[in-house]
Amino acid sequence: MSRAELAHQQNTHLALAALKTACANCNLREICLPAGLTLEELDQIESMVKVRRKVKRGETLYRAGEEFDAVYAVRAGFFKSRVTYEDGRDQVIGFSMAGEILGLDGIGGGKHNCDAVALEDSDVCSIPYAHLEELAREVTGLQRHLHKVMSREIIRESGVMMLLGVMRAEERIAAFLLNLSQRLSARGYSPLEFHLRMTREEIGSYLGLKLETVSRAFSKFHQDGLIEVEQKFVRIRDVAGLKEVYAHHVA
Amino acid sequence: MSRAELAHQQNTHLALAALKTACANCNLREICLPAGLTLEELDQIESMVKVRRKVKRGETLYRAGEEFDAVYAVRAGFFKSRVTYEDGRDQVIGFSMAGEILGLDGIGGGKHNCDAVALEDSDVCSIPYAHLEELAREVTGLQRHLHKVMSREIIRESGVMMLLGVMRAEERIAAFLLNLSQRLSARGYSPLEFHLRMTREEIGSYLGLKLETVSRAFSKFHQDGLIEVEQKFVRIRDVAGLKEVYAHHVA
DNA sequence: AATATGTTTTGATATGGATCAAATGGGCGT
DNA sequence: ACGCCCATTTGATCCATATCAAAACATATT
Repeated sequence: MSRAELAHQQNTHLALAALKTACANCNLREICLPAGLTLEELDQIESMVKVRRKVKRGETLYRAGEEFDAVYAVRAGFFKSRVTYEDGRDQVIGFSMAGEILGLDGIGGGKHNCDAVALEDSDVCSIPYAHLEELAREVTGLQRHLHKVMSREIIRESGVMMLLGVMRAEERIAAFLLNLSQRLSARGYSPLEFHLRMTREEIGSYLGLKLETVSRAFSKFHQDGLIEVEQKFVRIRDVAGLKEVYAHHVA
Repeated sequence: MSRAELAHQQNTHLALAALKTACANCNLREICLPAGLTLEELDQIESMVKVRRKVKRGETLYRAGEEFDAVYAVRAGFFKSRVTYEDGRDQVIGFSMAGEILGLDGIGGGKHNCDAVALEDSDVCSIPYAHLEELAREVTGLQRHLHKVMSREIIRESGVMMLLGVMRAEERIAAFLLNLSQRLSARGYSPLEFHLRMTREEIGSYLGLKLETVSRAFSKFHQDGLIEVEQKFVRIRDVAGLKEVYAHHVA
């Protein structure tokens, strides 16, 4: 390597170190951004991600009713999204992990529609919507990606409607575990062993069940040799068996 | 009016007659399209709406798995969206009426994710997605509108998750009737008297209930003087009372 | 380390809505 | 107009999950 090349590499290295928040260097890029962007486009996108923000466990990233001006990419950590009713009843409507986008529901009405609560100390990139809108007009790949992300959220929710509308308790919980497993796997974590970030009650709220029902299902799955559970730790011992819990249903 | 003006008006009139499908002349414009478009922009949008299509009652506009290439604006009629599971169980995940957009869930994966079935003879405008994407880049108002429509669909679905996850049977049905009422009202129809386009079974499927439960709730509401029902015809007699069915819940 | 607080498990019992069943009523095709 | 099929209503019974309760356990606080 020539001295010039070496110097260049060192500069680049320094620049990258300074920019460690930047998209080009982010290991979540493949999940969070469209593939096939040019370096120049990546540059533009980086310039859009103005702020990184830390949210401590238990704190909210945003609350229902607050003015919407940005969507958020989860860089690290774990969130639940929670809707509260007029009468005080609430429901968890989703869990978000690294690489996923939060806050899309705010676009429609200009204000957030749910609370996003960190279930562990978390780290997000804040993406001002006005900027995102503008850039989506210039970078076709980004426009399409944004549409995809929104569309996938619509599909995700219709999947949850299915859970809630037609599945019985154990089916819902098996589906929930397999879904977590699959998402962790896509992020390079073990699909078979993981820590739940949420309580039984939060799982229950998401699945339209009471916490006792969740607990009993876990115990049942354990008895049947499908999983091991110890508090928040889960090991899946029999993926196929877990799938059968809901696929083998006799309609 | 001068002869020239008259001639011009007649030409315009002819053009409009020929173009009676066009957006500028569509009485659903306010629901379907963003407000404040210039005439020129409206022109561009009209050019995008290539095909109108009639769908007879019972027929599908699209089916899950089919290639996605367009979204649809319902011009007249009524649709249900239905997802079918591997094991044959299915669920209605939404009902769509005039002015509403169908098929947004297809953007994410390039293929449709549910079946759209006409519940009465219907009429839709087909909007090729490639064209929509392109035009959204040029017409800012359209881009924002598209985002809004998608975002509102996300919010709508999280409302249904709430129905399914936390409400009891009668609450779901009261909420369902009030939602229909409100949407019909926004379209200039009576909010207090309407014909249901779907069966009790389809309502039940949407609400995660059995048809018998829907029927019983209707009878109960009738007894309590909240509604009148006769087959598909519904008259709401006590809006406040219907709201209380779910708002008055003691948490 | 001790105490307080929140989470999870497990058991006993209650209940809302599902299921099964049967009768009635409408709408559609011939 | 007739007959058949499908949708709806209503009743009786059952069962999955909620509710109530209490103990075990984990985590945070002093």
